[in-house]
Amino acid sequence: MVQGMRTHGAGTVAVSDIDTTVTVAGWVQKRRDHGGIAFFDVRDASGVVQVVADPEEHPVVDELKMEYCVKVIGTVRRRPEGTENPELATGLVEIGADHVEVLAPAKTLPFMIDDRVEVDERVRLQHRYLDLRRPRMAANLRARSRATSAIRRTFDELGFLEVETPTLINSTPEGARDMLVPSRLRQGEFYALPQSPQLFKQLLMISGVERYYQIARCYRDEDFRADRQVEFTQLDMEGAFWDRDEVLETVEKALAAAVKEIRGEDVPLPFPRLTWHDVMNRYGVDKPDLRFDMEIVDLTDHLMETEFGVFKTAIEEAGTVRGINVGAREWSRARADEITDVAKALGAKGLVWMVVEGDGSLRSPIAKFLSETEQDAIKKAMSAENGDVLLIAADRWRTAVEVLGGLRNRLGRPEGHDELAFLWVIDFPLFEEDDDGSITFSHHPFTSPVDIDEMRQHPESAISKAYDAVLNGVELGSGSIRIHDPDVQRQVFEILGIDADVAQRRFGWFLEALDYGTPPHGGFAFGIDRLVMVLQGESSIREVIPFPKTQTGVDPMTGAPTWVEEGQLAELGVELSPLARARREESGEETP
RNA sequence: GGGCGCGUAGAACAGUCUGGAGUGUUCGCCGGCCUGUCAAGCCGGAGGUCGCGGGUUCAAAUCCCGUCGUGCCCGCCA
Repeated sequence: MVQGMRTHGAGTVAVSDIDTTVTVAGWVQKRRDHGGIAFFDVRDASGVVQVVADPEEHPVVDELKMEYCVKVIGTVRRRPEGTENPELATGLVEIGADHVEVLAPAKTLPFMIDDRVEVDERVRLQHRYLDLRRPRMAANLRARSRATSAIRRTFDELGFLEVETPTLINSTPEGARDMLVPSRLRQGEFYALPQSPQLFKQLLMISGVERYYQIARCYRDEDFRADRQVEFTQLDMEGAFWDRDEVLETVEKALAAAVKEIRGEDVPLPFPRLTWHDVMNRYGVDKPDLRFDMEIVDLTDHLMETEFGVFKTAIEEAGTVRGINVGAREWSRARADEITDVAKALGAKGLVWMVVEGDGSLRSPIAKFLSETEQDAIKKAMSAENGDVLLIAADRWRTAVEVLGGLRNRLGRPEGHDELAFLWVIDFPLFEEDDDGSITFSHHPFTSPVDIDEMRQHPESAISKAYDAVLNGVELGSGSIRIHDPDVQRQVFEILGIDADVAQRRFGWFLEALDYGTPPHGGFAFGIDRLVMVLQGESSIREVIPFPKTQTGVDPMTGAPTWVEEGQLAELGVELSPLARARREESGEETP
């Protein structure tokens, strides 16, 4: 650390400095004035140290308030016996002040710089520069920086080239909504901000780069969530002449390096690999949280002969009956109704619940419709013990597992992120069906199928070479082996119903590039924000983004987005709609 | 676009269900006291458009409607 006007970082003053004169500078965390003696804590980026002063000798101490920026010259000494503070890294020593100088006073704070105080997030964001002084936020910033540097180091050591790709590109309306930027020089035309460097990194493979990575800002203009902002940061990578396993192993190294750097833990490698079908069957989501079991059990085989109408119908309609054992827990009629409502919100028509009673019998509104044999089979299949609550859904396969997967997450998920459970989900379907029955890609349209003939004959069940990385139930990112054969690429567009003209217009430039000796290639991208969020035990990426936006896309500090002058709009060839003009007038902004 | 929650002093809250004077707590702020504290302590004080608008009522922080802000979620997010 370059100290500048200081000799020491506040948090680095140590027993070895006793009897030496030091200069520290930072912020007054707290003043404790006892009349004849006063203490104040000086905090800088390195930590905190206590300063002791006689207020008569140093009347300036009387002025010090929270978050004043100060410089202190003084002598380091051992704290008197019994007054050491084990909570503080510098708690064995203190600085006896020789000189105290206010570098800059601070107004009364909008909130206290203290991790123990929960402050409304809007107020925090309005004064983010103060919020970032809080130890937790400062730690998050540091962790993020260390994670990215560990990741960079990993890729550098593996011989990857860091290449920057443009952020003003053309819009491709598939997938997420693009963030658009109007062109002044070509009025009426728009750039888009990249949703990812996808096609550029593939072009870099065609360019002979072979090993590429980038820490890239990406933009998707969709609604916000705790784990989604319009702009976010991804580690983006791609390699030529390799297959899936090389990609996964490389990404694992980078993720493990970030974990090691932030938490000092060794992540066992390789990560478990589960197929998409497997995770859907067992956990009902494509990003399962493997920190807990509560697996979905298939009960269909045990109920083939059942007389219970709901189960019978589901099975007859080629559906399935599945259940989860959520363990022993409080179960009341009200609780059952609540959970049933959750299940319905997840798409279920209903939910069957059963509680295992002390005598081994099943308490359930539908118990009387099930034979002894069926009840026993259910208990056995679900390893049900005394007091356990069993939840059962009967529906088409996808709905049944997704409902139970949603309930599993809601009922079983541990708080915090003390333990880490990484996994790979592999063998995703190549396509999926939209609500309107049309077929769409499940990853992106440049993903390679595992088998081209299979893709042509049974597109609905074709497997792709796409894979996701999941950590504690959070989707960190995804990747795939790409299509490097222009014919295959054209066939995929065809299956997707994008006709040749359209494909040519949108992606012609890319399809042409594929025609010049494209090496087999594939890669991955994972969200730095989400990774650091989990590693820091946060539940929102806003806690690891220095200046995030609220759910409505607003930065409460700068006020962005804002109205711009009519002249700026005119230069861009942009006019506000009547609705937008009305909003602008309502906001009190002048409209010429 | 939709569902649910929240909005009371600079901050965090209680009060709202069951209407009755802006009633209270902690922190911060201001003044005073205090020589070993570290979420210091003690005494005193200031500080309020109960988000905003409308309605019901003799009376609204409280009930109703609308609206804005904010959070979580659904849709959306290849």
